Amino acid sequence: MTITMHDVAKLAGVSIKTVSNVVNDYQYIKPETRARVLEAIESLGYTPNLSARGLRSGRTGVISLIIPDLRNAYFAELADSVMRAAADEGLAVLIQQVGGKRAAEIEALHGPRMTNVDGILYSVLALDESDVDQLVIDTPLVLLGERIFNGPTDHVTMHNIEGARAATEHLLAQGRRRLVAFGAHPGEVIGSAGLRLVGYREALEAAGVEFDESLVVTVGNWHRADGAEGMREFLAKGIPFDGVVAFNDSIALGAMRVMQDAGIRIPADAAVIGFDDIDETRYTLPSLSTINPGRDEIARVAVQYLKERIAGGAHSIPPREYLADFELIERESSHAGG
Amino acid sequence: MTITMHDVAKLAGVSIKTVSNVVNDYQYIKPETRARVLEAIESLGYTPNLSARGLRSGRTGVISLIIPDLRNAYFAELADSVMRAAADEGLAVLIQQVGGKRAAEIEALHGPRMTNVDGILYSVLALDESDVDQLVIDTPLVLLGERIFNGPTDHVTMHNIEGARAATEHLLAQGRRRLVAFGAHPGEVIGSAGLRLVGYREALEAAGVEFDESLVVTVGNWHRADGAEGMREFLAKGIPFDGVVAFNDSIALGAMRVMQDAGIRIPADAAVIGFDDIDETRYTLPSLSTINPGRDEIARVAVQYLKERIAGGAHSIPPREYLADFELIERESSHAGG
DNA sequence: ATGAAAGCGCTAACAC
DNA sequence: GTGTTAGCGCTTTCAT
Repeated sequence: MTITMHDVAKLAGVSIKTVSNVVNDYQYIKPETRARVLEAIESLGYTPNLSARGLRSGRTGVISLIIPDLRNAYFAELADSVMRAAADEGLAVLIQQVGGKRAAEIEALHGPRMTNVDGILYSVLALDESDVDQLVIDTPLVLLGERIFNGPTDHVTMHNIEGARAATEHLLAQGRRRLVAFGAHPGEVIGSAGLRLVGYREALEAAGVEFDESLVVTVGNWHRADGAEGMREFLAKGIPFDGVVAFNDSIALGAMRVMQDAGIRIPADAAVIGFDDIDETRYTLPSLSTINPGRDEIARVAVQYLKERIAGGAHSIPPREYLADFELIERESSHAGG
Repeated sequence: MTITMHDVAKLAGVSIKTVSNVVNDYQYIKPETRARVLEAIESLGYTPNLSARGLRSGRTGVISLIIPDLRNAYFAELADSVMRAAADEGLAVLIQQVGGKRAAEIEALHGPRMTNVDGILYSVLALDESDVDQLVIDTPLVLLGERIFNGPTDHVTMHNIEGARAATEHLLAQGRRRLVAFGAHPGEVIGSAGLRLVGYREALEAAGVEFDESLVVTVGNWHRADGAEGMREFLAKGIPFDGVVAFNDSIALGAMRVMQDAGIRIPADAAVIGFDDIDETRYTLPSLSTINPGRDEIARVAVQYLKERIAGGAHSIPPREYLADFELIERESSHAGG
């Protein structure tokens, strides 16, 4: 029924080992032997059985990408970047959605699926530093995002504080003084929300602008709908403001829509800047200024780190931290004098 | 090093087969035996090796989803729907991006990765009916989308013609008569673009409105940027129009942005309706009317079909066609009298 | 530069 | 109800 190395070996008149050598690009094979084997492979339409290879070698050529949710544009674009980087390294990607639920996030790390992948790229939302121990597993793991620093694994993310600071300074430079910090998570210290709030405060302080607690708006989830709702509630309070530093693009877009409905002109009455540089920010009305977090770089480095761990053993070298460069992208929503 | 069934069997004082029975929920096991085995599994932290299971049983519990590109919101949301449906059936999903390139689309079906998945959900763009033969493979395959009808496999998609017709009729009912068909692919007969153009023409005909070739705008790719460019070129021609039937939401949004820049009020000067009901259409300015293609239903049925094929053999029963219900969603961009 | 043999961890077939 | 045995297709080790 299925064609195995045996069949190829028989047809080519060599041993199964030689076929294996050819398939795995082993160096020292007589060119004519190799040619004969390749011909046999071709004519039989042989493809190696990856389960068998996985069982024998312990490598499947598959890595897992664990994320909250593909409907979130940030993660969809991250997944795209990761899959491209992985494809360049000959790795396939198995995506697991865990929906931002802590139990699911942790469970995904310990299920049987782990025996089927060579390594894990882990970008989740609900974890915190008390869960560090959960990250110590036999499968190589690279952590993405802001939940844990100095953990037991490699960690690749962006310069959050500096990015938020740059975004805030960008609005301050236009003379704006009442800037909403939009998307805060109360009590959070080292998640994206926590770090970005730090950057926001640093920028205010450096500019001599007093921090005003009433301008910090909590937005629990970071989908568009949550941004819309958060802004609706904030506007209802009637607190004056002239700019919004949103902690991601999706909530910025949701908020912009609500602001516009309320007759607020962007950027004339209030400038807006987001975070993530998702595709659609170029085409909204107005287009959205944002911080490009260096997603491609993050994906490339993370896959690279993971590959090294897979080759060398999960705990062969001490954990590394990598912070990708960010870039401020100025568009219409924060156009000076707009 | 790794813990196997043997270890569990030894600890529980049973044979390896009994462990296997417990792991696979075999019915006839003495409750106390099962309990003893489960305890041993727990205390050793045993997880089954999926590569071994895959090799032995021929099933991996993984299905492949082959799509053009996750950056396209439609496919990201489709992937999300598919992963949820698959998770409900205990299946993991390996996503392969093929970028809308025909060679890559075909190759993905014949590579070694196929030996590692139980089945394939296949939603691609460049294939056409001349490629039908490529779909005849041993791995169960369910086709999504509009490229091939009555092919050799199960096929799940939406009512394209009827959906486009409903969208067009919606604008005609407001008295609009100069409707742009936006996103056409010249020469295409049975792709999404071809079918939606048929629906558009049917609606015109039924309303007694003459078809005007100059209102059919070609947009090759269906990303936001392509919609923006297509509309820019169309506006340059100065052809009058009072409505746009866009063949997907992304190009509708790109086009809307360009129209607004040109001073066209939506919907007052021109109404716009899209296709796909991607999340962001609720939050744009104006919000975008659209056709909901029934993505969740498509995903659910497709996974169901695939499961049946996996259980029963790829070619056990004749190929099936399933067309999901669509729904017209009226939002601001086509608000009557707007 | 190539071959022979062992066995990765599991499930299927059959025995008891 | 549970145990025994064989072997899925491959890579690894060792030999030549």
